[in-house]
Amino acid sequence: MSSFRHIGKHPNVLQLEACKTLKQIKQIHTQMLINGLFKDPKMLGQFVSSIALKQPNYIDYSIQVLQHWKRPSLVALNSLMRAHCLISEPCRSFYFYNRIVNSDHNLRPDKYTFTFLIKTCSQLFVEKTSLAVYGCVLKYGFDVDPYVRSSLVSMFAELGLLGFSKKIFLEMFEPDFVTQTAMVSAGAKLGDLVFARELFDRMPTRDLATWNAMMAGYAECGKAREVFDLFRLMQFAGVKVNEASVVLFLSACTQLGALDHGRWAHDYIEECRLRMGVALGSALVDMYAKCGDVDKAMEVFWSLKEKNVYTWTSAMGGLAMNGFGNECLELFAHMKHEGVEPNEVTFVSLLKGCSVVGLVEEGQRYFELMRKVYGLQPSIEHYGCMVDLYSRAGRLDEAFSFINSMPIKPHVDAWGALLNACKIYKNKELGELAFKKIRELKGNDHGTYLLLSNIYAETKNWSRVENVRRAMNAREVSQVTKVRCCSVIEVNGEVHGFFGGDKSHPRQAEIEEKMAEMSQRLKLAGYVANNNPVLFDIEEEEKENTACEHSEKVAIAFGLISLNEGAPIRIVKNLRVCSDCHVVTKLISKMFDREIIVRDRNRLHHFKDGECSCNGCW
DNA sequence: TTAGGGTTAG
Repeated sequence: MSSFRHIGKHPNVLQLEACKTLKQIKQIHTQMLINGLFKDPKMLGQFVSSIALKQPNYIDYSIQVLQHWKRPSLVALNSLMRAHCLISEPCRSFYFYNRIVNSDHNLRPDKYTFTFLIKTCSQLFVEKTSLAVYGCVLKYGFDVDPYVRSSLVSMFAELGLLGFSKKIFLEMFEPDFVTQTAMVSAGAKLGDLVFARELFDRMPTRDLATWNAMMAGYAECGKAREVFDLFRLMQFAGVKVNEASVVLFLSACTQLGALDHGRWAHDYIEECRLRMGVALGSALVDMYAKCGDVDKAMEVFWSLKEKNVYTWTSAMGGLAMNGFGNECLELFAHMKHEGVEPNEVTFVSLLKGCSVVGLVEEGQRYFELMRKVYGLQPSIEHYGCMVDLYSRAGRLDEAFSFINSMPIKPHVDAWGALLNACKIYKNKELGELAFKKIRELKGNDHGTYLLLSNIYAETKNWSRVENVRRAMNAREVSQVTKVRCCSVIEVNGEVHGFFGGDKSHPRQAEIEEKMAEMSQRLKLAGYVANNNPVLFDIEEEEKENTACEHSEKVAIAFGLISLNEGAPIRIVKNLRVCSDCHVVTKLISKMFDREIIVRDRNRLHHFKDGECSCNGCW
């Protein structure tokens, strides 16, 4: 008998945990009833918590069982709260919390109750309730429990309340490494990377989750190089990486357009036989697509055994970014056929797909579909896509009336899309209006002034160009909001960044020599640099050195001198490609017989044989 | 018999 107690769980409970179907669970339940096991009230608690823990998808059955039980135990109710967090139905866990606090048999919430209740609040993203729960924690005195504190640190991080997380953490006497990891994650994700890194460096014990938390913070804040460094350090420290680490490594590759690093990660996944789950698969598809290798992205996509809405949306977004709008729409049809439910993000990708190939009517249809058929409320992002759709297609009046009919206040990007289109389609009146609206929303933004100036220049309205220029100088616009242009290129597994006007690269002399050759050959080909001093572009005011100054041109020159003959040049740029660079890159692709792939803020441009895949509309 | 930290798409 004593040995039986040591085994812990009753054999029927063990059987219960191994069940695959509801039918099997019911059979075991019946057997337990026949065996009279439920005469012991603890056994009913064990039944409920076992299902909650091991079979959360069949939680409703254990709730049915619970209904016949007048006095459920605290453990059973706690377990049910946990189960509902597990199956992402956190709302229902409040019901069990209420049963505990309003019970007629003197139940009192314990530290377990609060960890589950805190988890519930994290999932529901409810600030007021979370603060109320924190109040209850203090009232019941569970703020001394390390598990409860640890959960609170995470909950406040989830809500974006870093101050609360820090306060709770710093008040702890000796936080253990799990709580420290939660704090590293909170600090890093909410932008306090210095605090997070200091804590990370000071930690006497770290495990895989700690490393991943720090890397996730860097990835979230766009610090891709730091992700690479940490990944290397991690391997150097002998920590075995897992799927999450590689997902983060891949997201860094995607940010930088570092295809070689990404390919290495792909080989590494296969070598280490990491499980290709939905997160890893989606990250891989996203990486290949955003690095400009759509064929490989789709090859990986179709080879994946597990796909979810993230995977499909990544592939659709990748196709759209690379200009394959029709293929994006086809993939959406395929996804529906597979029974995968689209979400808001899927529709962003879909509308972008319509936009890149000018499918205005289809876009309108999908925009309606998302509301009427899928019950999804369009966000500012979808409205922005619609404005972009009309604008790119040259239907500026429709874009304008669409903005005016929006039920939510149009944001800067919506007006920005219209302003950009006004430049392409040389519409001065609407351009002025869009400019005015952007100024109201954003203040004196450098790029916006440049676009307006360009619209005047395109319509040969030189006096107005001068006015804009004067206004810019008077208001010191360029000093405040000018974003420094940067282009990144990966060569032999090393990532090189070039800033506009920066001449600090160790191979600067060779780069300049190649750029001189580029200029020479461009001239011979009949290209005249766009030296019009009044025509600005998005990144530089000074046009004298247009053909040489912009960062992507420097990156292209570097690519030409350092990559193998015939290897494609892949560049990622933080701003949009200006029209002059676009012309130059087309010519270079032909003259040097090189495929050049440039990812700008908006999309990918595949330059080959003097043509670009965007067909001049971006 | 129930606890806390780390992963993907805009």
